[in-house]
Amino acid sequence: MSGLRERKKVKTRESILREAFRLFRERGYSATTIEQIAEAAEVSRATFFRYFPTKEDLVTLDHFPPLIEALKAQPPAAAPVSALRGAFRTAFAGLSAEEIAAGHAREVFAATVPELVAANLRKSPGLIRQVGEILAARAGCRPDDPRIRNVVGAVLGVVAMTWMRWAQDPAMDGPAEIDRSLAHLESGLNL
Amino acid sequence: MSGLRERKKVKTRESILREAFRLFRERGYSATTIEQIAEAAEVSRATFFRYFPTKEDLVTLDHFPPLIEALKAQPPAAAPVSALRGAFRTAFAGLSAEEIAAGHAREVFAATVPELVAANLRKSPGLIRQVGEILAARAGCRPDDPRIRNVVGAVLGVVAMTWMRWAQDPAMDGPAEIDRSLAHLESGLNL
DNA sequence: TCTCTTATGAGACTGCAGTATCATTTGTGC
DNA sequence: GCACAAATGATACTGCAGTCTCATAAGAGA
Repeated sequence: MSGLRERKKVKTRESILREAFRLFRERGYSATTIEQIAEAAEVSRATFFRYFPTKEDLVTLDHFPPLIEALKAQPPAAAPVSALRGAFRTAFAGLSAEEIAAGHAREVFAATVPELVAANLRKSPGLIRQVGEILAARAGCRPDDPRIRNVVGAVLGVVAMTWMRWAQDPAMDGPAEIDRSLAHLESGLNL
Repeated sequence: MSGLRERKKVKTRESILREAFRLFRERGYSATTIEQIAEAAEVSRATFFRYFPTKEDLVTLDHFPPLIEALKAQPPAAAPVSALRGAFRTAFAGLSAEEIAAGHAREVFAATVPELVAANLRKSPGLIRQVGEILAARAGCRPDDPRIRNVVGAVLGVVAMTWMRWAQDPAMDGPAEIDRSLAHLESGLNL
Protein backbone atom coordinates (compact mmCIF):
# COMPACT_ATOMS: atom_id res chain seq x y z
CA MET A 1 0.00 0.00 0.00
CA SER A 2 3.03 2.27 0.38
CA GLY A 3 2.49 3.76 -3.06
CA LEU A 4 4.29 6.69 -4.54
CA ARG A 5 1.46 8.92 -3.43
CA GLU A 6 1.94 8.17 0.25
CA ARG A 7 5.67 8.59 0.07
CA LYS A 8 5.30 11.92 -1.65
CA LYS A 9 2.95 13.14 1.04
CA VAL A 10 5.38 12.18 3.74
CA LYS A 11 8.16 13.98 1.92
CA THR A 12 6.05 17.09 1.47
CA ARG A 13 5.08 17.09 5.11
CA GLU A 14 8.68 16.72 6.20
CA SER A 15 9.78 19.42 3.82
CA ILE A 16 7.24 21.87 5.20
CA LEU A 17 8.24 21.10 8.77
CA ARG A 18 11.93 21.33 8.03
CA GLU A 19 11.74 24.64 6.19
CA ALA A 20 9.32 26.07 8.73
CA PHE A 21 11.65 25.33 11.62
CA ARG A 22 14.63 26.63 9.75
CA LEU A 23 12.83 29.92 9.15
CA PHE A 24 11.58 30.03 12.72
CA ARG A 25 15.12 29.71 13.95
CA GLU A 26 16.35 32.34 11.53
CA ARG A 27 13.74 35.03 12.01
CA GLY A 28 11.43 33.92 14.80
CA TYR A 29 8.03 32.33 14.88
CA SER A 30 5.65 35.21 14.42
CA ALA A 31 7.93 36.99 11.98
CA THR A 32 7.75 34.02 9.66
CA THR A 33 4.75 34.05 7.36
CA ILE A 34 3.05 31.01 5.94
CA GLU A 35 3.76 32.34 2.49
CA GLN A 36 7.48 32.24 3.24
CA ILE A 37 7.24 28.71 4.57
CA ALA A 38 5.26 27.58 1.56
CA GLU A 39 7.74 29.14 -0.80
CA ALA A 40 10.72 27.62 0.98
CA ALA A 41 9.08 24.22 0.94
CA GLU A 42 8.24 24.69 -2.74
CA VAL A 43 4.56 24.28 -2.12
CA SER A 44 1.59 26.54 -2.62
CA ARG A 45 -0.09 28.33 0.26
CA ALA A 46 -3.20 26.25 -0.26
CA THR A 47 -1.23 23.05 0.04
CA PHE A 48 0.35 24.23 3.24
CA PHE A 49 -3.07 24.57 4.81
CA ARG A 50 -4.00 21.11 3.61
CA TYR A 51 -1.13 19.72 5.66
CA PHE A 52 -1.37 22.02 8.65
CA PRO A 53 -4.73 23.66 9.34
CA THR A 54 -3.09 26.41 11.38
CA LYS A 55 0.38 27.77 11.90
CA GLU A 56 0.31 26.54 15.46
CA ASP A 57 -0.15 22.97 14.35
CA LEU A 58 3.40 23.06 13.10
CA VAL A 59 4.75 23.22 16.57
CA THR A 60 2.32 21.92 19.12
CA LEU A 61 3.19 18.76 20.92
CA ASP A 62 1.00 15.92 19.79
CA HIS A 63 1.32 14.15 23.10
CA PHE A 64 3.47 14.37 26.16
CA PRO A 65 5.77 11.47 26.88
CA PRO A 66 3.84 8.84 28.80
CA LEU A 67 4.44 10.67 32.02
CA ILE A 68 1.09 9.83 33.51
CA GLU A 69 1.47 6.08 33.18
CA ALA A 70 4.99 6.24 34.59
CA LEU A 71 3.73 8.26 37.53
CA LYS A 72 1.04 5.73 38.31
CA ALA A 73 3.64 2.99 38.31
CA GLN A 74 5.86 4.61 40.92
CA PRO A 75 6.28 2.86 44.28
CA PRO A 76 3.54 4.10 46.59
CA ALA A 77 5.89 4.83 49.45
CA ALA A 78 7.85 7.44 47.55
CA ALA A 79 7.40 11.09 48.46
CA PRO A 80 5.58 13.18 45.83
CA VAL A 81 8.66 14.87 44.47
CA SER A 82 10.50 11.58 44.36
CA ALA A 83 7.62 9.93 42.58
CA LEU A 84 7.53 12.64 39.95
CA ARG A 85 11.27 12.44 39.53
CA GLY A 86 11.01 8.71 39.02
CA ALA A 87 8.17 9.21 36.56
CA PHE A 88 10.21 11.57 34.44
CA ARG A 89 13.11 9.16 34.51
CA THR A 90 10.92 6.23 33.46
CA ALA A 91 9.15 8.23 30.77
CA PHE A 92 12.40 9.29 29.19
CA ALA A 93 13.91 5.82 29.54
CA GLY A 94 11.08 4.50 27.38
CA LEU A 95 12.20 6.64 24.49
CA SER A 96 15.06 5.81 22.18
CA ALA A 97 17.87 8.28 21.72
CA GLU A 98 16.57 8.91 18.23
CA GLU A 99 13.11 9.69 19.49
CA ILE A 100 14.46 12.08 22.06
CA ALA A 101 16.67 13.81 19.53
CA ALA A 102 13.92 13.96 16.95
CA GLY A 103 11.36 15.39 19.29
CA HIS A 104 13.87 17.61 21.01
CA ALA A 105 14.06 20.46 18.54
CA ARG A 106 10.35 20.65 18.13
CA GLU A 107 9.43 20.37 21.77
CA VAL A 108 12.16 22.62 22.97
CA PHE A 109 11.02 25.16 20.48
CA ALA A 110 7.46 24.79 21.61
CA ALA A 111 8.55 25.33 25.18
CA THR A 112 10.53 28.45 24.39
CA VAL A 113 8.34 30.66 22.22
CA PRO A 114 5.55 32.26 24.25
CA GLU A 115 2.91 31.88 21.56
CA LEU A 116 3.61 28.19 21.45
CA VAL A 117 3.60 27.82 25.17
CA ALA A 118 0.09 29.18 24.99
CA ALA A 119 -0.86 26.85 22.19
CA ASN A 120 0.37 23.92 24.19
CA LEU A 121 -1.30 25.09 27.35
CA ARG A 122 -4.52 25.23 25.42
CA LYS A 123 -4.01 21.72 24.18
CA SER A 124 -3.05 20.18 27.49
CA PRO A 125 -5.37 21.70 30.04
CA GLY A 126 -5.60 18.41 31.85
CA LEU A 127 -1.98 17.49 32.40
CA ILE A 128 -1.42 19.57 35.50
CA ARG A 129 -4.73 18.55 36.97
CA GLN A 130 -4.13 14.92 36.12
CA VAL A 131 -0.73 14.88 37.80
CA GLY A 132 -2.25 16.56 40.83
CA GLU A 133 -5.01 13.98 41.08
CA ILE A 134 -2.62 11.06 40.96
CA LEU A 135 -0.37 12.57 43.60
CA ALA A 136 -3.35 13.30 45.80
CA ALA A 137 -4.61 9.73 45.51
CA ARG A 138 -1.17 8.42 46.41
CA ALA A 139 -0.91 10.67 49.42
CA GLY A 140 -4.49 10.12 50.48
CA CYS A 141 -5.53 13.75 50.40
CA ARG A 142 -7.81 15.86 48.29
CA PRO A 143 -6.67 16.92 44.79
CA ASP A 144 -7.07 20.59 45.63
CA ASP A 145 -4.83 20.35 48.65
CA PRO A 146 -2.44 23.31 48.49
CA ARG A 147 0.49 21.09 49.28
CA ILE A 148 -0.20 18.95 46.24
CA ARG A 149 -0.42 22.05 44.10
CA ASN A 150 2.85 23.27 45.52
CA VAL A 151 4.60 20.05 44.65
CA VAL A 152 3.24 20.09 41.11
CA GLY A 153 4.16 23.74 40.70
CA ALA A 154 7.66 23.34 42.03
CA VAL A 155 8.39 20.27 39.92
CA LEU A 156 7.00 21.73 36.74
CA GLY A 157 8.83 24.98 37.39
CA VAL A 158 12.13 23.20 37.83
CA VAL A 159 11.51 21.04 34.76
CA ALA A 160 10.55 24.07 32.69
CA MET A 161 13.70 25.94 33.64
CA THR A 162 15.87 22.95 32.84
CA TRP A 163 14.02 22.52 29.58
CA MET A 164 14.93 26.06 28.65
CA ARG A 165 18.57 25.45 29.40
CA TRP A 166 18.29 22.39 27.19
CA ALA A 167 16.82 24.56 24.48
CA GLN A 168 19.84 26.83 24.54
CA ASP A 169 22.32 24.01 24.66
CA PRO A 170 21.22 21.10 22.46
CA ALA A 171 24.36 19.20 23.39
CA MET A 172 23.10 18.90 26.93
CA ASP A 173 21.75 15.58 28.13
CA GLY A 174 18.24 16.81 28.81
CA PRO A 175 16.76 13.81 30.61
CA ALA A 176 19.81 13.44 32.82
CA GLU A 177 19.81 17.13 33.65
CA ILE A 178 16.12 17.08 34.48
CA ASP A 179 16.76 14.18 36.79
CA ARG A 180 19.60 16.03 38.44
CA SER A 181 17.49 19.16 38.87
CA LEU A 182 14.69 17.20 40.44
CA ALA A 183 17.20 15.56 42.77
CA HIS A 184 18.26 19.03 43.75
CA LEU A 185 14.67 19.96 44.49
CA GLU A 186 14.22 16.69 46.35
CA SER A 187 17.09 17.46 48.65
CA GLY A 188 15.87 20.92 49.52
CA LEU A 189 17.39 23.24 46.93
CA ASN A 190 20.39 23.99 49.06
CA LEU A 191 23.47 25.44 47.40
CA MET B 1 -3.47 70.42 37.54
CA SER B 2 -6.09 67.70 37.67
CA GLY B 3 -8.06 69.30 34.90
CA LEU B 4 -11.12 68.01 33.17
CA ARG B 5 -8.97 66.63 30.41
CA GLU B 6 -7.03 64.34 32.68
CA ARG B 7 -10.14 63.11 34.42
CA LYS B 8 -11.80 62.37 31.12
CA LYS B 9 -8.83 60.40 29.96
CA VAL B 10 -8.88 58.33 33.12
CA LYS B 11 -12.58 57.71 32.66
CA THR B 12 -12.12 56.68 29.05
CA ARG B 13 -9.31 54.36 29.95
CA GLU B 14 -11.36 52.77 32.69
CA SER B 15 -14.35 52.45 30.42
CA ILE B 16 -12.33 50.66 27.78
CA LEU B 17 -10.85 48.31 30.33
CA ARG B 18 -14.19 47.59 31.96
CA GLU B 19 -16.03 46.89 28.73
CA ALA B 20 -13.14 44.86 27.37
CA PHE B 21 -13.06 42.60 30.39
CA ARG B 22 -16.79 42.23 30.37
CA LEU B 23 -16.71 41.11 26.76
CA PHE B 24 -13.74 38.84 27.42
CA ARG B 25 -15.68 37.14 30.15
CA GLU B 26 -18.75 36.84 27.98
CA ARG B 27 -17.24 35.55 24.77
CA GLY B 28 -13.57 34.94 25.38
CA TYR B 29 -10.44 36.90 24.65
CA SER B 30 -9.72 36.07 21.04
CA ALA B 31 -13.38 36.01 20.08
CA THR B 32 -13.68 39.64 21.15
CA THR B 33 -12.65 42.14 18.50
CA ILE B 34 -11.28 45.56 19.15
CA GLU B 35 -14.16 47.01 17.20
CA GLN B 36 -16.60 45.46 19.67
CA ILE B 37 -14.65 46.80 22.61
CA ALA B 38 -14.50 50.26 21.10
CA GLU B 39 -18.20 50.25 20.40
CA ALA B 40 -19.07 49.06 23.92
CA ALA B 41 -16.83 51.73 25.41
CA GLU B 42 -18.40 54.33 23.11
CA VAL B 43 -15.09 55.20 21.58
CA SER B 44 -13.71 55.00 18.08
CA ARG B 45 -11.32 52.27 17.03
CA ALA B 46 -8.61 54.86 16.54
CA THR B 47 -9.03 56.11 20.07
CA PHE B 48 -8.79 52.61 21.40
CA PHE B 49 -5.37 52.23 19.84
CA ARG B 50 -4.31 55.53 21.34
CA TYR B 51 -4.96 54.14 24.79
CA PHE B 52 -3.76 50.59 24.20
CA PRO B 53 -1.25 50.06 21.40
CA THR B 54 -2.17 46.39 21.13
CA LYS B 55 -4.96 44.16 22.32
CA GLU B 56 -2.57 42.39 24.60
CA ASP B 57 -1.79 45.58 26.44
CA LEU B 58 -5.27 45.41 27.88
CA VAL B 59 -4.36 42.45 29.95
CA THR B 60 -0.64 42.30 30.43
CA LEU B 61 0.76 43.25 33.75
CA ASP B 62 2.27 46.69 33.48
CA HIS B 63 4.82 45.88 36.06
CA PHE B 64 5.28 43.26 38.65
CA PRO B 65 5.09 44.40 42.24
CA PRO B 66 8.47 45.78 43.15
CA LEU B 67 9.75 42.30 43.65
CA ILE B 68 13.23 43.04 42.42
CA GLU B 69 13.86 45.84 44.88
CA ALA B 70 12.46 43.78 47.72
CA LEU B 71 14.68 40.91 46.75
CA LYS B 72 17.77 43.08 46.78
CA ALA B 73 16.87 44.28 50.26
CA GLN B 74 16.67 40.82 51.77
CA PRO B 75 19.22 39.87 54.43
CA PRO B 76 22.26 38.42 52.68
CA ALA B 77 22.44 35.41 54.92
CA ALA B 78 19.04 34.07 53.90
CA ALA B 79 18.87 30.99 51.71
CA PRO B 80 17.67 31.65 48.13
CA VAL B 81 14.16 30.32 48.66
CA SER B 82 13.84 32.22 51.93
CA ALA B 83 15.05 35.40 50.30
CA LEU B 84 12.48 35.07 47.54
CA ARG B 85 9.77 34.32 50.04
CA GLY B 86 10.72 37.42 51.98
CA ALA B 87 10.78 39.45 48.80
CA PHE B 88 7.26 38.41 47.90
CA ARG B 89 6.08 39.23 51.39
CA THR B 90 7.69 42.66 51.30
CA ALA B 91 6.43 43.40 47.82
CA PHE B 92 2.85 42.61 48.73
CA ALA B 93 3.09 44.46 52.01
CA GLY B 94 3.88 47.60 50.07
CA LEU B 95 0.53 47.46 48.32
CA SER B 96 -2.74 48.62 49.79
CA ALA B 97 -5.66 46.24 50.01
CA GLU B 98 -7.36 48.27 47.32
CA GLU B 99 -4.42 47.99 44.99
CA ILE B 100 -4.29 44.25 45.48
CA ALA B 101 -8.02 43.87 44.92
CA ALA B 102 -7.98 46.15 41.91
CA GLY B 103 -5.14 44.37 40.21
CA HIS B 104 -6.42 40.98 41.19
CA ALA B 105 -9.15 40.51 38.57
CA ARG B 106 -6.93 41.70 35.81
CA GLU B 107 -3.93 39.70 36.80
CA VAL B 108 -5.90 36.62 37.55
CA PHE B 109 -7.43 36.88 34.14
CA ALA B 110 -4.02 37.28 32.60
CA ALA B 111 -2.85 34.17 34.41
CA THR B 112 -5.77 32.05 33.27
CA VAL B 113 -6.20 32.56 29.54
CA PRO B 114 -3.45 30.83 27.57
CA GLU B 115 -3.03 33.63 25.05
CA LEU B 116 -2.43 36.05 27.87
CA VAL B 117 -0.07 33.78 29.67
CA ALA B 118 1.96 33.93 26.49
CA ALA B 119 1.66 37.68 26.32
CA ASN B 120 2.94 37.99 29.85
CA LEU B 121 5.72 35.53 29.25
CA ARG B 122 6.80 37.62 26.32
CA LYS B 123 6.82 40.74 28.41
CA SER B 124 8.73 39.30 31.31
CA PRO B 125 11.67 37.63 29.68
CA GLY B 126 13.85 39.68 31.90
CA LEU B 127 12.16 38.99 35.21
CA ILE B 128 13.33 35.42 35.44
CA ARG B 129 16.83 36.34 34.39
CA GLN B 130 16.92 39.31 36.71
CA VAL B 131 15.84 37.27 39.69
CA GLY B 132 18.41 34.66 38.78
CA GLU B 133 21.17 37.23 38.60
CA ILE B 134 20.40 38.69 41.99
CA LEU B 135 20.27 35.27 43.60
CA ALA B 136 23.51 34.30 41.95
CA ALA B 137 25.22 37.45 43.18
CA ARG B 138 23.97 36.80 46.69
CA ALA B 139 25.18 33.22 46.64
CA GLY B 140 28.43 34.08 44.93
CA CYS B 141 27.96 31.81 41.95
CA ARG B 142 27.37 32.27 38.25
CA PRO B 143 23.91 33.31 37.03
CA ASP B 144 23.64 30.26 34.80
CA ASP B 145 24.29 27.87 37.64
CA PRO B 146 21.70 25.10 37.38
CA ARG B 147 20.98 25.34 41.09
CA ILE B 148 20.00 28.98 40.75
CA ARG B 149 17.74 28.09 37.85
CA ASN B 150 16.18 25.36 39.90
CA VAL B 151 15.41 27.69 42.74
CA VAL B 152 13.86 30.25 40.41
CA GLY B 153 11.88 27.59 38.62
CA ALA B 154 10.58 25.99 41.78
CA VAL B 155 9.58 29.28 43.37
CA LEU B 156 7.88 30.62 40.27
CA GLY B 157 6.13 27.29 39.76
CA VAL B 158 4.78 27.32 43.29
CA VAL B 159 3.72 30.94 43.01
CA ALA B 160 2.03 30.30 39.67
CA MET B 161 0.04 27.40 41.04
CA THR B 162 -1.05 29.38 44.07
CA TRP B 163 -1.95 32.25 41.80
CA MET B 164 -4.25 29.97 39.87
CA ARG B 165 -5.94 28.83 43.04
CA TRP B 166 -6.40 32.49 43.85
CA ALA B 167 -7.94 32.96 40.43
CA GLN B 168 -10.57 30.34 41.15
CA ASP B 169 -11.27 31.58 44.64
CA PRO B 170 -11.21 35.39 44.82
CA ALA B 171 -12.05 35.24 48.50
CA MET B 172 -8.69 33.72 49.19
CA ASP B 173 -5.98 35.83 50.77
CA GLY B 174 -3.55 35.60 47.88
CA PRO B 175 -0.45 37.14 49.40
CA ALA B 176 -0.83 35.13 52.60
CA GLU B 177 -1.36 31.94 50.66
CA ILE B 178 1.66 32.59 48.48
CA ASP B 179 3.71 33.10 51.61
CA ARG B 180 2.40 29.85 53.05
CA SER B 181 3.15 27.96 49.85
CA LEU B 182 6.69 29.30 49.77
CA ALA B 183 7.11 28.29 53.40
CA HIS B 184 6.03 24.83 52.37
CA LEU B 185 8.64 24.81 49.63
CA GLU B 186 11.19 26.18 52.05
CA SER B 187 10.64 23.32 54.43
CA GLY B 188 11.01 20.63 51.80
CA LEU B 189 7.52 20.11 50.38
CA ASN B 190 6.79 17.32 52.83
CA LEU B 191 3.18 16.32 53.41
C1' DT C 1 -3.48 3.70 -22.95
C1' DC C 2 -7.73 5.30 -20.78
C1' DT C 3 -10.43 6.48 -16.79
C1' DC C 4 -11.04 7.70 -12.10
C1' DT C 5 -9.57 9.67 -8.04
C1' DT C 6 -6.82 12.63 -5.39
C1' DA C 7 -3.33 16.16 -4.65
C1' DT C 8 -2.05 20.50 -6.12
C1' DG C 9 -1.89 25.44 -7.72
C1' DA C 10 -3.88 29.82 -8.67
C1' DG C 11 -6.36 33.35 -7.22
C1' DA C 12 -10.07 35.72 -5.15
C1' DC C 13 -12.22 36.63 -0.71
C1' DT C 14 -13.12 37.48 4.48
C1' DG C 15 -11.87 39.02 9.02
C1' DC C 16 -9.05 41.21 12.14
C1' DA C 17 -4.94 43.74 14.04
C1' DG C 18 -2.43 47.60 13.61
C1' DT C 19 -0.94 52.15 10.99
C1' DA C 20 -1.47 56.69 8.89
C1' DT C 21 -3.83 60.94 7.52
C1' DC C 22 -6.65 64.67 8.18
C1' DA C 23 -10.54 67.16 9.54
C1' DT C 24 -13.27 68.18 13.69
C1' DT C 25 -14.28 68.64 18.26
C1' DT C 26 -13.13 69.99 23.00
C1' DG C 27 -10.57 71.39 27.06
C1' DT C 28 -7.04 75.10 28.55
C1' DG C 29 -4.79 79.54 29.33
C1' DC C 30 -5.32 84.24 28.50
C1' DG D 1 -14.82 85.10 24.24
C1' DC D 2 -10.50 83.78 21.76
C1' DA D 3 -6.53 81.42 20.19
C1' DC D 4 -3.91 77.37 20.83
C1' DA D 5 -3.03 72.60 21.81
C1' DA D 6 -4.67 68.19 22.53
C1' DA D 7 -8.02 64.43 22.00
C1' DT D 8 -11.10 62.38 18.97
C1' DG D 9 -13.52 60.36 14.81
C1' DA D 10 -13.76 58.99 10.15
C1' DT D 11 -11.68 56.64 6.75
C1' DA D 12 -8.57 54.45 3.95
C1' DC D 13 -4.65 51.43 3.98
C1' DT D 14 -1.31 47.33 4.80
C1' DG D 15 -0.25 42.67 6.20
C1' DC D 16 -1.30 38.19 7.48
C1' DA D 17 -4.16 34.02 8.76
C1' DG D 18 -7.43 31.19 7.18
C1' DT D 19 -11.39 29.83 3.64
C1' DC D 20 -13.31 28.74 -0.80
C1' DT D 21 -13.68 27.63 -5.71
C1' DC D 22 -12.24 25.72 -9.71
C1' DA D 23 -9.10 24.27 -13.12
C1' DT D 24 -5.06 21.36 -13.77
C1' DA D 25 -1.67 17.86 -12.83
C1' DA D 26 -0.44 13.40 -11.44
C1' DG D 27 -0.70 8.70 -9.28
C1' DA D 28 -3.76 4.33 -9.18
C1' DG D 29 -6.06 0.70 -11.30
C1' DA D 30 -7.89 -1.49 -15.35
